[in-house]
Parts: sequence; C-alpha cells; structure tokens
Amino acid sequence: MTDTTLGIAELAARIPFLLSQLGAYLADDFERRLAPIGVDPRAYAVLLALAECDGQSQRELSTQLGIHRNAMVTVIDTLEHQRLVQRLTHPQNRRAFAVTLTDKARDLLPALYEPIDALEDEITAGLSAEERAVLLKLLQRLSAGAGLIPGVHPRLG
Amino acid sequence: MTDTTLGIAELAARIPFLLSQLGAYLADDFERRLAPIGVDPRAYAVLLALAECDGQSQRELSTQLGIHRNAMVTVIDTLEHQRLVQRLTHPQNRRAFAVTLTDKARDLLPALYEPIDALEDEITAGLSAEERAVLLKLLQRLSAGAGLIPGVHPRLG
DNA sequence: TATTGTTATACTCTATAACTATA
DNA sequence: TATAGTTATAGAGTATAACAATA
Repeated sequence: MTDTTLGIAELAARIPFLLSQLGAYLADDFERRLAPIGVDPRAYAVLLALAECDGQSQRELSTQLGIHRNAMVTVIDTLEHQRLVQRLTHPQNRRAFAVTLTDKARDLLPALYEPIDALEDEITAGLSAEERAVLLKLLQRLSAGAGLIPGVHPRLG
Repeated sequence: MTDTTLGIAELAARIPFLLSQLGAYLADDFERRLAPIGVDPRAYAVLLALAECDGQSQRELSTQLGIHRNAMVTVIDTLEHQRLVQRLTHPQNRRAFAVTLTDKARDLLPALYEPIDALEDEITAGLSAEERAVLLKLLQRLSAGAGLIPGVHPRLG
C-alpha cells in the first residue's frame, strides 16, 4: 500500500515549496537590506526603471512594473519628498508628469545594486561557479515557461 | 568603463530575483488552487502537521509552524467551524486542547496533496527528469545553507 | 511566576470608487 | 468619451498588549 500521509517535512522535497520558501526568505532579506536607505521594493523598481529610461510618466511606470496607478502616486510622492525624483512637466502631454531622477538619486544608484549582489553571493555561497550557472539557466527557463515578465515582480501590483 | 546602470531587465539574470519572482508566483497560484476547498496556506500547514502527528496543542503547532499563538486561535476556530478539527481535552494539560482531525478532514487530505503535485508538474513541464532532480538538489542545498527549517514557510508567521 | 489560550485594539496595507484636468 | 493623476474610504490583514485559567 502507498503512504497517504504528506507531512510538513515532505514539503522540503517539493520544488514549488522550496521555490516559495526561498523566494519569501530572499524577498524579506532584500527588503531589510534596502530599508536603511529608505527605499522599499516598489520605490526600488521605479528607480531602476527610471535609471534605464528617465522621464517616464506615472502611467508608463505603472504599466511596465505592474503597479496600479493609484498606488504609484504614493510611491512617487515619497520619492519626491526624499528628493530622489522630480515631477517635471511632460513635453508631449500636459496631463502627465515626466518623472525624473535627481542627482541625489543617481548618486544613490550604486548603493541600490549592492543588496542584490550581496544576496546572490550569500545564497549561492555553497555552490560552485558551474552550479550557479546551471541554477541560473534552470530558473530562467522556469520563469519564462510560467509566462512571467522578465524583471517584473508579481508582488508589486 | 563599466556599465553602472542596472535595469529592470537585468533582474531577470539574478538568482535572488528569479527565486523571489517564481516563489511569489507559485505561492499565489498555490493559494488560488487551495481556495475552492476553503483552505488557506496556514490552515493547510496545520492540517498537514496534524496528519503527521494528531492531537497536538495549539502551542505545539505554533512553535512547529512559526505561526503566532494569537493567530493560531483564528486558524483553529475556522477549521473547527468547517468541522475539520475538534478541540478535545488534552490528556496531560488542562490548559491546552488536543487539536484533532475529524473524519471529514481525513477524507479531505488527498485533495490537499493535489495542488502541489499539479504545481510541480506545471512549473517543471519544460524540464527533463534529470534536470528536475538537479534543480531539486540545488534548491535543497540553498534552503539548508540559508538556515531555513525544512517544510516551514517563513510567511506563515 | 510561567504557560495556554483568548480577546481587544490599533496599525498597516490594499482595493475600489469617485473626482479634476486634460486629450 | 477616454486618459493621467489624485484623493477618500472601507476592508482585510497583522502586531501588540492585556486578560483568565491552569501549571
């Protein structure tokens, strides 16, 4: 007869559970490392999106990052109070703002890259360079296979 | 000179981001699959813990699963209303209850095992059996290396 | 005095709708 | 009529402290 009991310990041998467990742990750790800079994950995503393409409207940021436009207002408000972005007049659309990075934000960018580097080193500390490469490829295939948008985190929306 | 810009797209090549992205996606999917049965992740964890060792006290469940004792009250309340557990008198401690699975809960257990099987098949659909085995081993090593408790999800607490 | 379970409260977060000004 | 941004509000969820009964 088969064992019909799935215990808590057996979850540790299931890929979906391990991914969820590790993902939650890393997300919490990431948030903690970002907190001292005064940046939360949503603000982090906005700053990175602007570093890539500055002067986007709130609507463009909302669509790209999956953050609702209502929530985006608060994110930009906070970043503006922190003097990390400015709401400039949009060249093509008087309804919209061109959300623009300040010099202070550009100075801050290197510090934003540190947590993810540190996390990657820490979490893969027990792996060889080859194993890291294998893991990266497998995770990228899973992400693509699940239809997830590259670089867009489901929990931002 | 080095490229000082880390864009949103570059996150898709970072192991911590991919783990967090996949983990969040799978956790949401898992919750959705469980919802029609009327069970949320915390209730799921309690039912599995009781399937492994029935008659535990709320305190024992709290300690094992990382759920606060205050929150555990509501979880057990709901399960009791659903006639999935009973609060029986504890044989050794009159302060505590022996939380016990009902026959209805035991009938429900197989349905609780389905979502995680389905998720595992779905998420690893593009992988060979060998690749699945490699991925599983790597994830287990990451989880152990990070000091995570096997089978215990950080977000339950 | 510490433990088990419970309750109440305050706080955060989120989702929704409704509003303005522009297009 | 639709879009960009804003505001208000209600609901869910969470964290904390305080409480009664028992050890």
